[in-house]
Amino acid sequence: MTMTPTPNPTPPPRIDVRLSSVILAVSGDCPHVVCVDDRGADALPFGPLEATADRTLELAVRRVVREQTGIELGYVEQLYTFGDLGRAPAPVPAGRVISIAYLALVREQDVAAQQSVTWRDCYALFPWEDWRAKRPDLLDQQIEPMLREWAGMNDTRRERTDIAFGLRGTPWDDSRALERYELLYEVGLVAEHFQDRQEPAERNLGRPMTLDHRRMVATALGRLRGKLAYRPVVFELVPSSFTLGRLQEVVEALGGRTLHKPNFRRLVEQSGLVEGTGEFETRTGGRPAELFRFRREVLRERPAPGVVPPAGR
Amino acid sequence: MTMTPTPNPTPPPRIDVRLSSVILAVSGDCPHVVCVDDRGADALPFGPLEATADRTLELAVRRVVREQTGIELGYVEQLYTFGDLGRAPAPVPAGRVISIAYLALVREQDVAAQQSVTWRDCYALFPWEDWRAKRPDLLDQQIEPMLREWAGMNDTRRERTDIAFGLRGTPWDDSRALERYELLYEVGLVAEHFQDRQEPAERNLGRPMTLDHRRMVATALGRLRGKLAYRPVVFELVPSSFTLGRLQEVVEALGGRTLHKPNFRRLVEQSGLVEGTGEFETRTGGRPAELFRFRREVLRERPAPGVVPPAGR
DNA sequence: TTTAATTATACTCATATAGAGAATAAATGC
DNA sequence: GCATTTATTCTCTATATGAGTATAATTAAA
Repeated sequence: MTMTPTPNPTPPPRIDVRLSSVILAVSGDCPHVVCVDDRGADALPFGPLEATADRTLELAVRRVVREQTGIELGYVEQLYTFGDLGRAPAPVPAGRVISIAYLALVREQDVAAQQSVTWRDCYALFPWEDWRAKRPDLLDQQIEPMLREWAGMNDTRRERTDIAFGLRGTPWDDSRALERYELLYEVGLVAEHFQDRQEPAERNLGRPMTLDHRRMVATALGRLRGKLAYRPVVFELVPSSFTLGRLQEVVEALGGRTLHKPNFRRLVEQSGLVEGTGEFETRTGGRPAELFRFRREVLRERPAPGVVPPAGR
Repeated sequence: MTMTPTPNPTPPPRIDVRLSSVILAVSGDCPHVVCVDDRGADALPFGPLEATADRTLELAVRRVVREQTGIELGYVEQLYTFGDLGRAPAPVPAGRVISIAYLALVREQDVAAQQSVTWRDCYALFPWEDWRAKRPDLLDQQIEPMLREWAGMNDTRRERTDIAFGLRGTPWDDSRALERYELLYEVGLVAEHFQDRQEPAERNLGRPMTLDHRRMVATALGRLRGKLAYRPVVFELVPSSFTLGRLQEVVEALGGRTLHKPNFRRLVEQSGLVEGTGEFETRTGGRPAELFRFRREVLRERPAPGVVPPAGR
């Protein structure tokens, strides 16, 4: 409480540490992410890390999210720590912002409707990531031509664009969502490229967010897609009892790709991930589907229980 | 330069942000990690993050490592951000320390001998992780009995110990190195458990390090082991030209497991990861081995080019 | 100079997994 | 009762994996 002069003649520029969360749920057939309002723009829930308040970072994240949105998180994992300079428009806070980003998975139905939070469709943010209906048109029409122009004859750039966007014979890899977003940022196809330079947005693919928040969502999406293959994370997104059809729909929503139904069933059943409950769901139309539950014991049985086959070698 | 009174009546406790690096190489048949001396104890190279000095965190890491050890890093990836309270002995800096940890892979022969750095054998740190010769005795003799006692009839604890250490029929999973170290810390089998409580170490498995640095190495080892299956990271650890025997030796060193030689060869060759150079190495004893090089183009051909088969489902 | 030891490389075979499609089952709406 | 819808089961093929065995090209020893 005393007003002391700083002992330090040149107080160093501040480093702000904040916690940001990508809170994901699948409702219907779309993955959604929680956004809060930041002066009219979409932002992820975030708050400052306090020096002594929480024993672990994860507890701090839970508190920040609870306080800002009222949501009580279940599954939480650390995603990545961002701290580049120049990823914020000019009236930057003096010094540097470090954002420790977390991924949280929730069941949308479990989350009570909250004050001032919006669920935003992930594929509104990244329309080029949803291949379920078909390969998105904007890849051929807008993205590829620009990428090719940008890469030119530069081998490093060509390799990057080929691998990220599956060009020239390279297969499309779901889990490279971050690489794709970063490339679009560099090339100048997303609004944040211009925001950060305080220029009017010439091109504007997908719905933008404040600062580097869309980058964090891209990180989350890529990480989650990769993880589906070797950890039973989908079960964090469905109720305790579900049909295999629903499980598949959720996996497809996350992966942005459709799967062969009989093969999905075979994989999930024979991997020991689920067991039938003997109960059935009577939905409109069609044969009733059996309800299944997640078998936690599978964790003891197999080292890498996933719900999609690992990407081909 | 002016001495101004702090505008803030209660200056908040500080948060220190530092960058730590797990620098890994394989020499002979052992993975080694770079340590610096911290008052007689082993520490990872680390330094403070400066607010405005480096554009990206990765550049900051490279600078910190260069300044502290003289090593010029090649492959670098962000590992994890640590910030728990109470993972440091009592004269803690007022407030909180956030460590952003990075994993760097180097070819030991490329690294000029540096002032005051020590290469430490990873399996001196984690003797329970090396299964190459045989399942380590200390698992049966010391670890399992203590874990069983600690878990007792508690289902959550039993599940954790079973999965981490492959107990009661669960298979041993290489990549759970962090979970194992964390469990040993909780149970009180490693020296850091006692250091952090300022008690004399009753039990002391493996070589300890300062603060939570051994935890960071465990994180690195686990992450790297997992990554071998789907990214061609081993090639960061061998010279540009190598025999398949050497490649296998490096993979085995990292994984802590031996592999079937003909199968390893088949996997690596048919995955398109390498191509023969037509040159041969004449080593002492045995038939001369062909020298191979890494085929960078493989990145364009397959989504997940790894050097060990993914863990069974 | 054969012989043994050593390391590299090639081949074999059973089994598991993945991808794709066809066939059957159990409901609903007309 | 019949078309429609969704669930579930089956089949077939190609490829990947795990575990052996056999052969090749060296060096060191007898």
